[in-house]
Amino acid sequence: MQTQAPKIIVVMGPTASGKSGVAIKLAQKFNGEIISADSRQVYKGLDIGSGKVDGVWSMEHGAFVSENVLHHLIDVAEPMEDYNISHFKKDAEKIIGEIIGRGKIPIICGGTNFWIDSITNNTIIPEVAPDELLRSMLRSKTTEELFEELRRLDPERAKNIDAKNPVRLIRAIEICKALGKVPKLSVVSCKLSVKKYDFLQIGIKTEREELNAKIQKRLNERFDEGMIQEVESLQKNGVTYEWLERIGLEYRWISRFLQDKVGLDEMKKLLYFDIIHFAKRQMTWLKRNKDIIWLDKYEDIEKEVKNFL
RNA sequence: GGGCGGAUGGCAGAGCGGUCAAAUGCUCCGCACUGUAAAUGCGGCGCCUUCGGGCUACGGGGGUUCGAAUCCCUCUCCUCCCA
Repeated sequence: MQTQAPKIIVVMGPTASGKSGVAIKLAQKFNGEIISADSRQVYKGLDIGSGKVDGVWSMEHGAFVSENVLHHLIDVAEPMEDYNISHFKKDAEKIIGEIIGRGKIPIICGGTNFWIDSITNNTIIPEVAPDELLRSMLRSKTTEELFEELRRLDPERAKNIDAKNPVRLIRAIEICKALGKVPKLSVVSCKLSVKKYDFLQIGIKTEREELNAKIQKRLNERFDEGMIQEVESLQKNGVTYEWLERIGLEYRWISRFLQDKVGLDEMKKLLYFDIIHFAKRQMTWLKRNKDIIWLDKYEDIEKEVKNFL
């Protein structure tokens, strides 16, 4: 008699597709807890702009509580702090274990698909922490020089890397300096090895036009809720414009506006375009994942989950 | 009514006799993704193509020229200025 692998529900989809709402309903219905997979919602103070659900952080549960549902991995880092996929993977796996231990269903929900995949594919992340000193040294080199250097260090990795992408090249070199070469992504074949978890991957299907309209609507609401003030106060409390610029989208564009680099209307327009492009990039990523079941109606999603459990 | 300046690809906007199917930016379409991933990067964007090219194009019409988005005439529309 084989014991069944614990079941995990994953809710994916582009920004503004309504993931959070679906995840909350599923959690309520099936006794679940949500693990947020959102690289911006991990930061305290990034609330309106990152689209956090309304709720409060509860000491008692050690998690964020919204509509009586526990949300993990929200507000777990200070702005400017380094919280990346490696932290996420470790934290999420620990929390998954805890949720299962409580006899509840883990529901992973978020827009950071790179992070989600690290759980569902059990990606091996090289144990090499960012080396800011090395990075800043490498940044002064041209992309060609970086590529040459990587080719010297690890010809294998150089074969498939995007030779024009400095961020990727620098990271690859960083790994080489620490480990000698970049380890292969995944070695173990899933079919033969015992699967640790059983995933149901749900994608929220949304037509492009409908999604764009939702994005616009949500953006207006966020401005009404005081998103500009949010960024202003973050900055006043010591969060640098440089960091906010890197965080992207609303934080990037509002920072530019606050620095008078762009007018209000222009900023709103360009931000809207950027969000749309972001949604498209998310879809490009999601399209490759053949395990995703794409549904648009909540009732269908609920049915699918019921079946799965 | 008179005068000035304009009219360029989906938009903005360069070009001002050949090297222009036309810079640049945006939109739009597509793609990648090994510790920044809301980040970062790449490709396409008049039509057809056997990938050599071919065709139609810079408001309409006419002209000058070997050659015109670029010069001239004229028509239409627009900005501004004078009445």
